[in-house]
Amino acid sequence: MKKTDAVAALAALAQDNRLDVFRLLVEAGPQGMPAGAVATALDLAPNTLTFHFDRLRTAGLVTVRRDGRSMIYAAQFETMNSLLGYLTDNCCGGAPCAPAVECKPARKRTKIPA
Amino acid sequence: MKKTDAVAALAALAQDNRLDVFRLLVEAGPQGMPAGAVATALDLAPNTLTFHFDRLRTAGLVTVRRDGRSMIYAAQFETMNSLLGYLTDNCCGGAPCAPAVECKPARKRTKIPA
DNA sequence: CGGTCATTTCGATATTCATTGAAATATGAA
DNA sequence: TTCATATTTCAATGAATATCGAAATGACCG
Repeated sequence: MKKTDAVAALAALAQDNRLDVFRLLVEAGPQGMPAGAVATALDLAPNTLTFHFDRLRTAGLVTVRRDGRSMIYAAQFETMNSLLGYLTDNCCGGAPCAPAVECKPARKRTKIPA
Repeated sequence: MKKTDAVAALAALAQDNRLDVFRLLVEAGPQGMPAGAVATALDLAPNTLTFHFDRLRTAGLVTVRRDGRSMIYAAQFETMNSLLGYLTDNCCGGAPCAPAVECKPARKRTKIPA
């Protein structure tokens, strides 16, 4: 992971509502959940939520796919794992530290269809 | 870790220079390094660096101790680990994911003396 | 004490960011 | 086509942020 990407991901997560959104999606797992459900769960205005989704998506932390009139957002676990790895990179000069986390959902689904 | 703390830590890391500073300190390990050395290594103005150190310190990501006229900054690994844990918390509903990283430096030194 | 080094504080500035309200787009149903 | 639902776009506003220059503090040395 490049520094630019790490900063983008961190900035995307460094905001109350967005952190809530992301953690909700992490909890929801790879099948994700519709924007409206997130809006309801977190009590956010739909346009505000779109703004935050955009930032998360630009940072590569979530993906979208359309299902009817709903937009289904899902966490992108690979990016999250890369970020965690980046932060602990070469910890303590490389000597005595346990390395990277991994959150690896069992069933995978990386679709971005119409 | 509380949400407030997580946001603070993420915000502290979500900036080019600060991310560099933090990773430099992570690499330096628990004994830390003087502010001046960081300034030299990253080519930052000393006042700018103070600003960034302050944000990292407020977020609990670094500690300071004085050594003569130098200020020695060191990464606070516990906070980093808590943050990593917070991000992966209850991943995928708790089911099939490998849990939290840990960066545990061998020799510990949590001093904040005069 | 006077001088110097290391770091911090202060004030100003330009930029970025989150939120809101109103209007637009897209899908699906009658 | 007309209506309703789901989400996005746009423009405006107030708040927070990073950086800079100049000056101040604190610590050590003669």
